[in-house]
Amino acid sequence: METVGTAVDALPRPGLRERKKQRTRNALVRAALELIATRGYEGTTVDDIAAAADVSQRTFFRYFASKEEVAFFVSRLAEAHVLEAVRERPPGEAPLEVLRRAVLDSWDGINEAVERLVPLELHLRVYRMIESTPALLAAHLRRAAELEKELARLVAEREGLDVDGDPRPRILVAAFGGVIRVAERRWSTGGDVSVAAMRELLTTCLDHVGPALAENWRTNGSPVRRTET
Amino acid sequence: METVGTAVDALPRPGLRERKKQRTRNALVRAALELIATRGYEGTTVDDIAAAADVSQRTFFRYFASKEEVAFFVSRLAEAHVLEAVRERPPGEAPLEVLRRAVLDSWDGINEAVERLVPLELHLRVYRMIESTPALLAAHLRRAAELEKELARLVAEREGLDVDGDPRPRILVAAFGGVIRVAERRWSTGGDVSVAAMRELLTTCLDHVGPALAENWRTNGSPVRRTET
DNA sequence: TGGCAAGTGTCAGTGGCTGTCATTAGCCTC
DNA sequence: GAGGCTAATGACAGCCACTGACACTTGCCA
Repeated sequence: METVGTAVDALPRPGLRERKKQRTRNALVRAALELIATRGYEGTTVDDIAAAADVSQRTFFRYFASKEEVAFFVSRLAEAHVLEAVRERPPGEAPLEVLRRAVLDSWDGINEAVERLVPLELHLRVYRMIESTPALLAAHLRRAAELEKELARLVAEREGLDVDGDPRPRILVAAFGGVIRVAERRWSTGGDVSVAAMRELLTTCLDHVGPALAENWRTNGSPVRRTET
Repeated sequence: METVGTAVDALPRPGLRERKKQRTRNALVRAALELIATRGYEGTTVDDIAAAADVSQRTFFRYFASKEEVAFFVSRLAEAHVLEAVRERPPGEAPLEVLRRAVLDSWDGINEAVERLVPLELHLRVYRMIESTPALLAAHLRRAAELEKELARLVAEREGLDVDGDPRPRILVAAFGGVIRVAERRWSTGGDVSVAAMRELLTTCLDHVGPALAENWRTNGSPVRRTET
């Protein structure tokens, strides 16, 4: 078998078998997200999902290692985009700027890719479930931790540091990750769920990473609009 | 002093029933940690733990909501100590200093409390399992996230900020949490597992939180160790 | 001492997940 | 285009985490 999960080069025609698999996978994802969004994670059994996609439960587990995994299908897509964007940043750029630009620049592409799979509004509903379901939240954080680990590795590599010897890359990435999570949370709980709103949130929050570590906040002017370090 | 689990006034003496419960809970914890440390988390069934503690499986679940929970019994102890230490920091102290001092000052007390329950060496072995078992790692991160949420709340309160309106407390705490996790990881993988070594690690890592967010690391003299890959 | 409630064991059942095996269905060769 | 190969699937049995229900034991206290 040449390409396993994600499409790489579509030059050799997929073939019927491959297309069928893709269709089954998509059906499972869509069925799962729809069910989870409406009935909740715990309220949705794997049998439900399999039945909705018209396959056996056993087949579901041949496509996804766990019920969790299918819930994070969209998130995984986004992560892949961000990682790639980071890898393509020009050398010499400051670490925080690299992360910031990578996220902001890949944002539109991410949403496009997601929309091609499921309605963005559905993803939002699922995301709210993730945040409010302990088991999913835990998995989400573990995924985030893995992503941060890789980001720290990349940052350290760019800066010529040893990621295991110097704590600064990890700390920087941890702070960055905290910002992302704050933004995500606001997006999912806020009223405006548009893509533009999320971009706006991201930008605003990212602008605070630097100043947040400065001390004596109280002597600052406005809490949100602080300029320069 | 003698109440280990739930810290309330122990003035009215425990009573036989209560003491029996305490003994059962401790037996379960000890059996669980011992088994998990030796056979791994997935390699240990709840029936094993219950049998080792000489109770039924059903009784295990009356003491712990899940198999996970018993694995984090010690961690929960530590978290409670840190939170209390933070609450007792004098007002006016800078946020980062509050967190730093809270951790370092409560460190000895934590280890004393842990040692009263299980050998510290056993806890270390369990901690290594937590870090290397995906399911446990996820739970660990979720717990850490909850702790950070509370810490951010406390920091915001101290500084007179709105934790939902101002991202800085969360970002600061996220960076701090990142440091703690780096230190934990080094402690559990390093050679020196002593309490003093962990304190040393914590101190060193915490000293880097501030500088880590400064840019152009390359022009800095390196705070830890300059390595070339 | 007898009644009460807390603590426990047993049993049955649900749901996530896996191994096994027989069957179906693309694919490829001749 | 028939037949063999193998990937994909379904059906079934089984393990384990976890839960509800009910009966039984036991500390507690009037």
